[in-house]
Amino acid sequence: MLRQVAPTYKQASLLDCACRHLHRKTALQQLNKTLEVAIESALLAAQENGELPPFAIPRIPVSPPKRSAQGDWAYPAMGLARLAKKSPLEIARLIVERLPALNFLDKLEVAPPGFINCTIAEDYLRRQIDAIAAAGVDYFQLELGKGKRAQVEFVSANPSGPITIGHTRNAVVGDAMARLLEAAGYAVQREYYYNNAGNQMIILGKSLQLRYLQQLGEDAPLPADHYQGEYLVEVARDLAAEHGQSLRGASWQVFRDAAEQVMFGWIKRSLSAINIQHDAFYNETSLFESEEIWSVLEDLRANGHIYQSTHWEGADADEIAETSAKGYEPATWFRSATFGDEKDRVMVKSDGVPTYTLPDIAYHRDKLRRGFDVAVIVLGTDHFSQAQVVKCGIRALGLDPAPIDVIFLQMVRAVRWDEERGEYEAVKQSKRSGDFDTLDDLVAMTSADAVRYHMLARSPNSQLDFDVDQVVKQSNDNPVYYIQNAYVRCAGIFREAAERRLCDADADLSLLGESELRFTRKALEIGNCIEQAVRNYEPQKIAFFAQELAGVFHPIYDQVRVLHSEVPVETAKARLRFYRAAQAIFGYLLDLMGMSAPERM
RNA sequence: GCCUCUGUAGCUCAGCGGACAGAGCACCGGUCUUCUAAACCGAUGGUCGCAGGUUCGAGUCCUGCCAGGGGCGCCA
Repeated sequence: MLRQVAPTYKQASLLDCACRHLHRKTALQQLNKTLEVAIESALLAAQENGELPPFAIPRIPVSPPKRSAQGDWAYPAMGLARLAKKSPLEIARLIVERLPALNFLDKLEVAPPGFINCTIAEDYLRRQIDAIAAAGVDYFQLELGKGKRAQVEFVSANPSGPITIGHTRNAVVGDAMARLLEAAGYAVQREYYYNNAGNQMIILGKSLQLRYLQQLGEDAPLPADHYQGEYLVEVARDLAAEHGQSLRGASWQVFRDAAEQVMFGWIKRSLSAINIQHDAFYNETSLFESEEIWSVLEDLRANGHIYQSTHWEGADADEIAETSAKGYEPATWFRSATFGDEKDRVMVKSDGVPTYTLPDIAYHRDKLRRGFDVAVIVLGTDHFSQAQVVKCGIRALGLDPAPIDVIFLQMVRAVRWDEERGEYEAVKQSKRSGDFDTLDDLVAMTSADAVRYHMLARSPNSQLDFDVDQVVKQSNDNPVYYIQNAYVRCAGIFREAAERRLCDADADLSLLGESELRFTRKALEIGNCIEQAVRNYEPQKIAFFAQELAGVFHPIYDQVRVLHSEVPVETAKARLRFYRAAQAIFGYLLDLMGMSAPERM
């Protein structure tokens, strides 16, 4: 009976697993997981012995207690009381008795109402300082996504103008997500998808054409629905300078293609200024050229999800009246409501031109066919409905959309303090009205590092007011510099140490104090932080973590001196080894956020 | 109307169902003859929007309200 619930081979495999973790030397260990596995096997052993009744053991994570005096992790045995029909304290004691030996643990304490408080062995921490100092960033490599392929599709702005502040947040979050996936062991592709087949690009081409004609002195007024931005005047001026009058009779397609080319040059340059590069650019037009969109439509039709009508099948009398008032001929509809959408959607308009949804579905089918284990898409919440429709389309094609996950970003605005009105005022960012802040503007006013940090350090589903003036004005109290300064301070120590010919070659780490070990404890949480960021799509976690770790570092730097007349040489060597590890850690964190790690500030 | 996000210190925000709810800024008081003070130390500051519910235990999960933002095209 007992064996059915707790077969011994399971216990053995759990212990094997724990041992494998213990024997890894240079890769980042997630000690909490090893501990959880060990606790589970202790419970199984207690069940085996009849000290506990058989029951399926729930996964209860260990977590760091709020008070550090209570140890590094706490396991609340209260959660087992009902299942085990014993008091939490009693269960906790049983676990501690049966727990396999773990080399990273120092002491275990049972505390009411039923916590097991676990403390890391100081020796273990010292060994990690050595390992980090020796291995550098390799120490932190996780194997969560080993052998798996991930794609992050982000920015994906249509090439109709410069990168705006909204795209910037998308870019920063997407790139950080890609870096975190890489840190977790995935092979990552960064992709940029853009719609260049639709109406917006036609209008862009025509807008540029008119601006060009204006350059030639013609009276060519820009209709209200055209792109009003000054930037097209610049492009037109360049065209006129390069081609003179020769494009006077050229078609709007020529101008559209020219505009696309110029805009992409700008976009890539702007992104690369904040350390972002895509591996692949995928455009909507290619789906027309390959006839993929028609193949998708036929497959949907074959599955019985397509029909011709002037209105959708579930429309009520009001909706029918509304559509008939527009006088449409029949269009081609996708029965998306069958798959949970609130209404059916048009795939091919009555004029025979596909909506953007059809290529969008074709694009995602192609993405799935490319076989990624994870395909993350970063989108603004204004695409929420659209993403649902695409998922309906994927299911209607008989495919599983599971690998696709979307990070939805809430709105970001650039704001400035309005002195006269005494309140914040949004800087407008509509491309067609021509009044907006661009990524280039943001970088020029602050810095690439400041833009990256501030865009990252907020939950994707929170709105973000990017206070332009404050990021500049308060730069001295900025988390950006606070974190970078931790790295800079380490670099300063090594510059000076080299000068004085001090080296940490035969450092004795037993000379390190409590605060250096406290820093190391905190630093070892990086693995959990990355895992959580990857699993839950919360790239902002790494930004908060970096700031917290810098907050542990700076007081230590203040107290724990290396190159001071009163510090004995042996102690100085040990501390130097510690700062070597600390520098590697901050270098790694800054790189995860795509920020620079300056040697001086 | 439907969908969605947000509400925690004066401000900006952290907070994995666990023990006395945290940080930065602002304000107040200290610290540079020692690796750059973009730093450090100390003090003040809370009906976790409201009301129920689940639980041994809720800022955290569920329901309903209240307040604010965003989205709901044969546009892309």
